[in-house]
Amino acid sequence: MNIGQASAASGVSAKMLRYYESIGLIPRAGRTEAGYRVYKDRDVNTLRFIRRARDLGLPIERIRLLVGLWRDRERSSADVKRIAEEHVAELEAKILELTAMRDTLQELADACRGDHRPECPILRDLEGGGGRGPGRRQVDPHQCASSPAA
Amino acid sequence: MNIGQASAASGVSAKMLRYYESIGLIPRAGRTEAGYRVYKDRDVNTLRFIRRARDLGLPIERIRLLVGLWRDRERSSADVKRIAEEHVAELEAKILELTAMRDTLQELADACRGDHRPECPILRDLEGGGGRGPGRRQVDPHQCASSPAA
DNA sequence: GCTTGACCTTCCCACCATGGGAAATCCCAT
DNA sequence: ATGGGATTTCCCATGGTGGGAAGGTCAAGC
Repeated sequence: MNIGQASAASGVSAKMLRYYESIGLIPRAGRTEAGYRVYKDRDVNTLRFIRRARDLGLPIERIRLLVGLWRDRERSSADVKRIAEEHVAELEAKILELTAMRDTLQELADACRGDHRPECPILRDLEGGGGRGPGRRQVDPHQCASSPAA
Repeated sequence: MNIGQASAASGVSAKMLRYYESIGLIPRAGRTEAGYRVYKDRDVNTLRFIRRARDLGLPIERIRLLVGLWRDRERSSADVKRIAEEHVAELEAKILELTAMRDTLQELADACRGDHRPECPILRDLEGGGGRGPGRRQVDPHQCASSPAA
């Protein structure tokens, strides 16, 4: 199997196959006389494993550990579980961060009329911000056009 | 005000100040005879605006648009709102993506005993995966150590 | 005035994972 | 033999940030 076939069979792009090899995530593939990489079914299994792990958002370094454990018949599932849970915690943190951003921005957008006039709570908040959530900052509602000080 | 003071006053690192200038997000700062950048209060206002926008996860290019609108007294709030909503949609998409990853991985971790033995549903899933959610793949529970084909 | 330390300048490198593209070579089918 | 597709290596870009080197500048203390 050459790189194109291994790519199609594993769902990992040829570009990434070369990259993974270059960083040592996968061993150096065998070569034909002409220098073409040669893959075996076994390699494709590994690549599929890697691709699924990437689909779960796992960073390369963690995948490196998982592949090592996968190959290790003496592993303890506790090690695998720990890696998974670390990643769950990071995903969770990221989710909370993004959710907070989304909520704040959604509230601001909801408060914005979205018409032809310039008055805009979103800009007012970015300009003056400090607090959080609705009422993140008290602003005189009659204050006009929220533009930078000239 | 030199770059260090502007940085402290705005919450934007000196490094980023230079970067924002280099990409034209902020205009080229004035210079002293020795070449030191000089900032005014007005510049700090802009920088604070930018930092708050970054805190909401807005990418530079969108911030560029927002700063333009902020300065434009003829703007319509609809333009601002549209930009905000686009970003909310992107945040939402990312949140859903990460949440799906987290849920899948959490389920797998929950199913893993996490003991000294090698048997591990997480590795089994990565190895064999295909479906989604619990029972993403039917695997004989008596199957043993889920290791790569040798 | 001179030293010292804190600050500033520009420039390059690194991250992380991925894609794009160029130039050269190779394989296979016609 | 020729042409088109696949492959090779190498460099560049992304986005936003930090690190650090090499050198110039400023201000305070002596």
